[in-house]
Amino acid sequence: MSFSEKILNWYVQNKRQLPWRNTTDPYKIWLSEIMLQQTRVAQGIPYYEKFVKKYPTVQDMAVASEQEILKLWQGLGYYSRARNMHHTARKVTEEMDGKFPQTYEGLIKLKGVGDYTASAIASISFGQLEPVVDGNVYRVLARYFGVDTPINSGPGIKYFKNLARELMPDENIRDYNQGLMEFGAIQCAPKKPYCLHCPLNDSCVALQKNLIASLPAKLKNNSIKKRYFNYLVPLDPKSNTRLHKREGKGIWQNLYEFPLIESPKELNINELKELMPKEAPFADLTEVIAFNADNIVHKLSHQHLYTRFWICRTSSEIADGITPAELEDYPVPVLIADFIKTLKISYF
DNA sequence: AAATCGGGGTA
DNA sequence: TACCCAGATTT
Repeated sequence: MSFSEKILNWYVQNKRQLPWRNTTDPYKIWLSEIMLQQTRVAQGIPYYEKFVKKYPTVQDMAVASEQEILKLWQGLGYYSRARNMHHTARKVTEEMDGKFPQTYEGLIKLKGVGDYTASAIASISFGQLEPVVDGNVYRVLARYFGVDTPINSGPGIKYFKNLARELMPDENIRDYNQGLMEFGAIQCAPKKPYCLHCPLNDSCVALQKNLIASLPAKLKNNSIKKRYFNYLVPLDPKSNTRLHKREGKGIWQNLYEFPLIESPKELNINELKELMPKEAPFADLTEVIAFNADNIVHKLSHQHLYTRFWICRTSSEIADGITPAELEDYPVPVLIADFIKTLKISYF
């Protein structure tokens, strides 16, 4: 039995029932693929359900505001995905008659759609013979064929894509591609794969050479930067406050947060007061107190955010302030959402 | 080619 | 703690 036949047989026996498995609607396949980029299926499912319900078609997504999209995306991370997705929804609706391109070449031109996603939509939605190579596929192929070329190197990316193309069957590409990824996720798992009853265990190079734990090979970059965030949380007599939109480059673009002072090191209250703006809403402070005694460490992939929230009470009303209820309307990072939750329990 | 972009699950 | 997740984009 060929490699692809074994994968297809395994898939028939082991496939999960997932919400995007019973459609070939390119909008829904596209939506699911964008959401699942660097994201576990289990984490993506509730978001997929929310989005399909609120935006049943690409036109529905196109007419929504970016802020609305980001709010629904809140907590899923990698927010550029949401911004690019929204941009593409408008592009498809306004310039492509609401129809997604039906080929890899057309799909990959869309913002937020790279090699993997273009291949996935082309094959799963349109049945085009294109191989998908995601993290799961890298792992399965590296182990089964005993390839130690780093999967995140230029040569590795090219090698595994070519290998995947040679292996794919000339029919059932929809099930084969999804089956190969599913096989990697469930059977050939990163840690403790189930080699004992694996349909490929009679011919897996990594298993024979005891290389399961060391494959796939990956070049790693270990630079984690520390940053110190001081959030100033203005609170007027009505418990109104203020949020700012994060602009420019960097994390959390177009999400909202409290006024922020970033410093090269941790600040005590006196150092903080020196740096605080004197204009509204901080013109007439009655009290500044640290909400959290110890830093909250919010960990992202490449940076750790040492964060303190400072409650800044003012005697006069904040102009254009945000009420506690209105705080819920803004897309915010999880760090801010968690703080707001605690603030509401202890202050409002 | 290397860095950046989130948040959560798993051992 | 370290690694990984149905990767893409920017530098």
